[in-house]
Amino acid sequence: MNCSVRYSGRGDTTLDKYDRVVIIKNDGAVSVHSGDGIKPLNYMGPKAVFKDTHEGDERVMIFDSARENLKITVHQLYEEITWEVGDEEPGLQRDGTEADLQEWLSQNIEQVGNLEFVNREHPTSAGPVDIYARDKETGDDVLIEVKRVASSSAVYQIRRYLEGHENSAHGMIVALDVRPRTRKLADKHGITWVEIDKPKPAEERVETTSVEGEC
Amino acid sequence: MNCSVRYSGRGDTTLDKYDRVVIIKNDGAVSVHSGDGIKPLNYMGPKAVFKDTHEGDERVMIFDSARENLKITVHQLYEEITWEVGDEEPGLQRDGTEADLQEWLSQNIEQVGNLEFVNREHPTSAGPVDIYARDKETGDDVLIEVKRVASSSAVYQIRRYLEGHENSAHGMIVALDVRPRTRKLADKHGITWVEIDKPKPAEERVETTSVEGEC
DNA sequence: ACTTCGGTTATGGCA
DNA sequence: TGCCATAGCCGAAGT
Repeated sequence: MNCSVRYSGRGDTTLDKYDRVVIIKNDGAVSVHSGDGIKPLNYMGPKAVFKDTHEGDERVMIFDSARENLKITVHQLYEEITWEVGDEEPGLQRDGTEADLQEWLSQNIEQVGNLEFVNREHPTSAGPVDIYARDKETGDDVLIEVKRVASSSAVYQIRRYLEGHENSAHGMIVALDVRPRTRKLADKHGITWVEIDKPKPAEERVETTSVEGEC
Repeated sequence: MNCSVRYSGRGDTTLDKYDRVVIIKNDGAVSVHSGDGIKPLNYMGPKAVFKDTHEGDERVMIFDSARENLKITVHQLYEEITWEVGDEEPGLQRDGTEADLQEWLSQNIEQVGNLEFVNREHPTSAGPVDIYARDKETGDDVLIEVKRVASSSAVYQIRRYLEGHENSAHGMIVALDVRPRTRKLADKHGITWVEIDKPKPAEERVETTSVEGEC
C-alpha cells in the first residue's frame, strides 16, 4: 500500500508517503515494512487494539495500546491478502546459547584452569555472576563471565561482579570468541580471558582445545 | 507456506515444520515470520545470496552470506506474491532521540543546575561522555550522561567516564525517566540524577538561552 | 573490517 | 509489574 505513518509512545516517529507492506498478525502485532532490510520501519506490539476509520476519503488504521499509538494513513491500497497461520507454532530452537555454554562449563571447569566449580548464577550485590569457582592451588575465588562473543562490556560486567562479591576474587572471561580489543582491555584490568571451542552436543563430545590470555 | 528452517552462523537454530510467511526483499534480506509477534523467527541480512534448489521433490531455498547460511525447506507453498516497492523510501524520522536531548541540554544546561556548558561528546579514556560541564560555584568538572530512560547501566557508564576523565569530576544523569532502582544506585555512588520533561521540537520552542564560553 | 552505541530495541526469566 | 541480561539482536556512524 501507499501510506504515511505516525507513531507516538516510547518515542515519536514520522514516515512520509511511500509504498510499503503492512503486516497485521493474529495477536494484534503490526509492522510496516519497506522494500529493504530486516527490521520494520514502524511496528506495534501484540496488545494493540485495531480501529479501522476514515479521515475524509482516506482510510486510516489506528492501533492503540496502553501508552502508545500508531496511525497509518492509507493513500492507496494495492492488494490485501489474509492467511490463516494457526497458533501452534513449535517455536525456534536455539543451540549453543550462552546458557548452554554456561551449563557445559560448569561440568568442564578444568578446561579453563585448575579450578573447582562452586556455583552457577551466583548472587553478588551487583547481580548474579555466571560462574563462581575456586582456584585449586591458591584457594582464591574466581568469578567467570561466560559469553559467546566477548566484547568490552564483558570486562565491565565482570568488574562489577568482582566489586559486589563478598570476598576479593579473580575475574575471568570464557567465550567462543574474545574480540581483539576486549583482550587488551581485559589484560589492562587484570582479567583473564579464555577462548574455547564450541562444545559439541553431549553425545558427540571427544576433546576440546583452548587458547588462553594472561595479563 | 509450510516449511522447516535451519540456520547456522552466528548461532545455530532449528525451526520445525509449520505454517509461516516468508518475505524476501529487494536487497536480499529474508525473514521468516510466524503468526505472532514483531520479530521474525529466522532471517538473513541484505547481503544474502539466494539459491533456489531441490532436495528430492521438495523445494529448498538456500541463502548464503559470508559466515552464515539459512536453509528453508518448503513442504507446501500456499501462495506466492511479488510486489514492486521501489528504492526511494524517504526513511523514518525519529523525534526526541537521545541525540536530540543531548542537543537540547547543551543549549539549556541551566535547567539541571548552576552549570556552564563546556563540551559535547567529550573524550575520556573510557570513551566519549555525552556532556562535559562546569559547576559555576565550585568550578568543578561535571560529567553528564543523557538518556531517554536511565537504568542501572547509566550509573556504571558514568562511573567509567569519571574514572577516565582527566580531572576529578562529579557525575550526573539527566533523563526523561530515571527508573526507581537507578535512583537508589545513583545515590549510593554519589551520582546526581535529574528528570526533565520532554523538550518540545525546535520550531515550537519560543526561546532558548545560550551560554557562551569566554577565553 | 572492527568497535561502539542507540533503539519505540524485543524477548524471556525471575523477584 | 519492574528489573536484568541475552540476542544469530539490527543498523548507523566513526576509525
